[in-house]
Amino acid sequence: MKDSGEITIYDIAKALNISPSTVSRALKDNPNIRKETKKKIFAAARDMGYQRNKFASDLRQKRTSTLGVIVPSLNSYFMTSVISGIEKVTNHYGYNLIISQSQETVKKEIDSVNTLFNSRVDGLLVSLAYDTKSLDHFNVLFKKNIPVIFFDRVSACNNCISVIIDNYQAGYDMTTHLINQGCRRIVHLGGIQTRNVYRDRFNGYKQALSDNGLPFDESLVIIGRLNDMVGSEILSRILSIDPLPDGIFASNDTSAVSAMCELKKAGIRVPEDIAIAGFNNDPISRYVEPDLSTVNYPGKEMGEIAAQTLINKLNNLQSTSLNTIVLSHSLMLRKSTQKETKIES
Amino acid sequence: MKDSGEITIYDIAKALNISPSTVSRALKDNPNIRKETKKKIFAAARDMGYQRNKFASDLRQKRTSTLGVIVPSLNSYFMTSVISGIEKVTNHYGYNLIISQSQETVKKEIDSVNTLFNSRVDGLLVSLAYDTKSLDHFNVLFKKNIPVIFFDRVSACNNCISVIIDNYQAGYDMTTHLINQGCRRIVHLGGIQTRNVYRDRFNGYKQALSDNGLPFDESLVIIGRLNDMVGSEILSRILSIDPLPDGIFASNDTSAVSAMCELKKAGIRVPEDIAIAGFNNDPISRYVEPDLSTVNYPGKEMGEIAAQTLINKLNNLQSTSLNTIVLSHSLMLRKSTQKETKIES
DNA sequence: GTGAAAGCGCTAACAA
DNA sequence: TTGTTAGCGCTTTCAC
Repeated sequence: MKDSGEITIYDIAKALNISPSTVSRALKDNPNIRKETKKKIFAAARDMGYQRNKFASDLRQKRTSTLGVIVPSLNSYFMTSVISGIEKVTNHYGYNLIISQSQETVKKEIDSVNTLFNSRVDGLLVSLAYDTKSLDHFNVLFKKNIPVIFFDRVSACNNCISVIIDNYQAGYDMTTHLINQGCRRIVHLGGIQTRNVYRDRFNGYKQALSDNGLPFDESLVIIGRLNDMVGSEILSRILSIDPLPDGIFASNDTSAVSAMCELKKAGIRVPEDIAIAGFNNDPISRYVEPDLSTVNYPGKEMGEIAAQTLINKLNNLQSTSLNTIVLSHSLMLRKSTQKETKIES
Repeated sequence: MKDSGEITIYDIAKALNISPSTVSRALKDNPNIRKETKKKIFAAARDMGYQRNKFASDLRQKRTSTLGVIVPSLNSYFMTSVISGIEKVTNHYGYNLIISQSQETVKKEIDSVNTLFNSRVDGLLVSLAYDTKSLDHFNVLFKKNIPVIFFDRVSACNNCISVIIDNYQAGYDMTTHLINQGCRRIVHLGGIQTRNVYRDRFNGYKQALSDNGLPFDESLVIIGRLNDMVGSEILSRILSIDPLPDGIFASNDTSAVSAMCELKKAGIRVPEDIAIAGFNNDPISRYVEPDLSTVNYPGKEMGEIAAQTLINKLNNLQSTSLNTIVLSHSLMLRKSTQKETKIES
């Protein structure tokens, strides 16, 4: 449905009285075309308003220079940082990006995989939906050797690479910090236990308790869809705990903030009565009062590394034995956990 | 670089002893193919694992079924809502989406336009970068009759459609609310005046002052890149105003929240000393204390309508005289502006 | 209702 | 260093 007045390499060839293949080669900067010839061709291409036809080229080369990205939701600072990182690298290598959201459901994730597969992406970058358990829907890609890189929300997989942080250690570190601040009854606000990030953070929490001689108390554990949890729901769960807890380690910042809001409304002091720690270092953590202690991890770098790894794999530059890349995290300690007068260094 | 073991319509044709054209027609549900034939073909396609080759088809039809989206940044609740709306509609019509971020600079916006143009998108949905003034970089699309729809951040343009809210009215409404709450010296925290959204909100502010017999005072106006403005910067600007203002109308929530944080740290009470209103109804507005009055507007619907309009245009279903679609907004009145005992209805 | 054949624009053997 | 040629897989006109 477009103007058919497109300029092709044939037009250029005709105008310069050379062959289309020479034009094609020159435009790809093929080394064995004479410099003068190239110059002429580039000039003509510019003057005639030539635009490469990606589809003809894709068709011929059986590749699309397009990568797919599936994320649970774009709506978090972390995810948009990751996307920026991915974009930065893929732009640099001339790949296009098709981004799609699974809206945290495996159902939409399956749709996205199929859509992207049908779009013939060369490779895929994926952070799994909340309730994804099996990776069967990726088989269609595996069968055709289309590489898949998982990041952040990953799942055990032989023939794919994962980019993550050490969620276990991060959970351990933050829980230890709460304990050091004097917390003895720490609530854990966690996500579904089939999802690596939530399971690992929870395990880190348990280990920290144990290493510090504190009992693990099932009644202090609240598991649910963290982003949908209404604060009031969390509040009533917490208030029903007797005696009241003195700390909360939440697996993300939105639930931590939501809990903080409600607790304050209920007249509970943060951190004096209950200290609160989150996870992600979302900007919101800096704006609530008291500002929220949280775990920082490098979204943009994660995106860059995931994308670079995928591109390496497409070019067969990636060692086949690579399975997991772990990035480092750090604690952002702020007022919401500062029970002692002076803050830890 | 992929398995060449792809099944084509030729394979199906051979298997069923019919012609490729019949297969092609059947798969597109062409009405003048006999039902039995179709059934056979569909069955074979399924059994043989046929997958349509989008590129061959695109090449042939000179269209791509891909739409481009350019946004300043994905990192806001509003933008991700818009994207969700766009995705919903485009998925439904079988279009792919390439999303790109201009990172709020016209330089990257130009890059994005060119990249998407070279990817031969069928059409484009755009929200302009902070400092975009001219639309010249879109000419390459206009020339080829590739339709462009602008949303939210728009610019006057004859041959394209804009989807917006009435920012002038919204600015007017919110300022009037502040005045009704007793504010007399209202600071305006605004963005660049060449960008419609900021200019219109500012003009609404001025008109509301004037309609309520309040003087317009240039020294109460702070203009800058709202998302980058550090709170401390805003604070020192505000503290330097003498006498101190008693209200702030900010053109977005992040700057409002940032200002609120700093003011509180400086010992200024919100809303008693200074009332604060934002714009966007970002989730953060509900979590700060006091919660922030703001202007709500429908991101998801804006995305849906923009996408639908674009698709209609691609199918020549859109009246050519349509130029602007205006959606409605509403005030979310919360504690940050509640100076009186009882809140307005 | 179905088939034959041409060609979308590009690339890559192979040849020269 | 450049040209010739044969497709990539699909759609569509025209013919039957």
